[in-house]
Amino acid sequence: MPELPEVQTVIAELRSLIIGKCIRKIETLWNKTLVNRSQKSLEGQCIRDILRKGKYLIFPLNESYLIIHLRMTGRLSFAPSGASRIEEEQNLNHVRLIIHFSDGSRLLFDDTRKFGRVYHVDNVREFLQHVGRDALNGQWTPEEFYKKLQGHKTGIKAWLMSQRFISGLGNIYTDESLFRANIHPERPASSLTPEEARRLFDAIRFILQQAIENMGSTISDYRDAYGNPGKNQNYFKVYKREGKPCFVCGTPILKKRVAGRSTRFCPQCQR
DNA sequence: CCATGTACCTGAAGGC
DNA sequence: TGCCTTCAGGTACATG
Repeated sequence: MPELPEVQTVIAELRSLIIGKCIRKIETLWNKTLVNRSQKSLEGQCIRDILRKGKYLIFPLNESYLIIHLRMTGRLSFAPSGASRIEEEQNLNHVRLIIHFSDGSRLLFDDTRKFGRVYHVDNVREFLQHVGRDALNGQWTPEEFYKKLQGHKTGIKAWLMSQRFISGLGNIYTDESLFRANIHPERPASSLTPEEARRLFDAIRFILQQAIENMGSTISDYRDAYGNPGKNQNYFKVYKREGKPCFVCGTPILKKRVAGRSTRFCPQCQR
C-alpha cells in the first residue's frame, strides 16, 4: 500500500504526537510482526525523532532504533490517553502490535495481510545499507540521476521500483512519473537521454510532492495517523485508468504486466 | 547481471 | 447464495 507520500504523511502527523514519549510496553498480537535484532530493552526508551528513508519509518530511541515498513496494508494509528475504543472508531480490525507509552497513549500497528514489519535494531546504517537514496533527498541532481542510469539495461520501471538506486517509489507513483515524463516503462534504463532523464527526475519530484500535498492516495486500506484517507487518488492520470482515454491524446490507457506488476501507460505519449 | 516465479497473507470483486 | 479465480500501495529469495 503505502509509498513515499503516504509514509511521509504519517510521519508528519506522528511527529507532533509521539516524539518525546517513552515506551512502557510493547504488545505483540502477531509474533512475526516484530523482528528483534537488538539486545537492548525497548521498555523505558523514548522516541527522540522520526525519520524516513524511502518507505521505511525510522524511530531513533535512546539506545537503539525502531524501524517500521508498512508493506501493503500496514497502518499506524495514534490513540491518545483515555481513547479506549479507538479500534472500533477507526476500523482497526487487524491490530498486530501496540506500543504502550508511559502516559497511557498508544501507537497501534494494524496490518490486514501481515506483511508489515517492526524491526528493532542497533545500527540503522547497516540495516538500510541496501536501500538507495531517498527520492526526495535534497542531494539529488539531474546529472547524478542520469549517471546512475548508466550500465543498467533493465527496464526503467524495474529500475525505479528496485529501491536500490532511488527509494520510495512503488507501483502507483512509478507509473504516474513515467507518464508525466513521456517515457515507456520498458525502456532500458541506460537508453534514456540526458534530456529524458531530467524530465523523469522532475516528474518524480512533482508527482511525489503533489501526493504529499494531497495527504497520500487511498485505494482501499491506506489511512493516516488519525484514520483519515488521502485525496491524491483523484489526481491519477494512468493508475487504474486502463481502457479510459489518455488525458493528453485520447488514446486508451493500456494495462500490461511489466517488472512483475500491473503497469498502466499511454502507448501514444510514452515512447 | 537479469528476468521470472514463488512465497508471505487476507479480503474484495468478478465470473459462473 | 456459494464456490472459484484473480487481484492488490511490497519485498525477499530461488531458479534459469
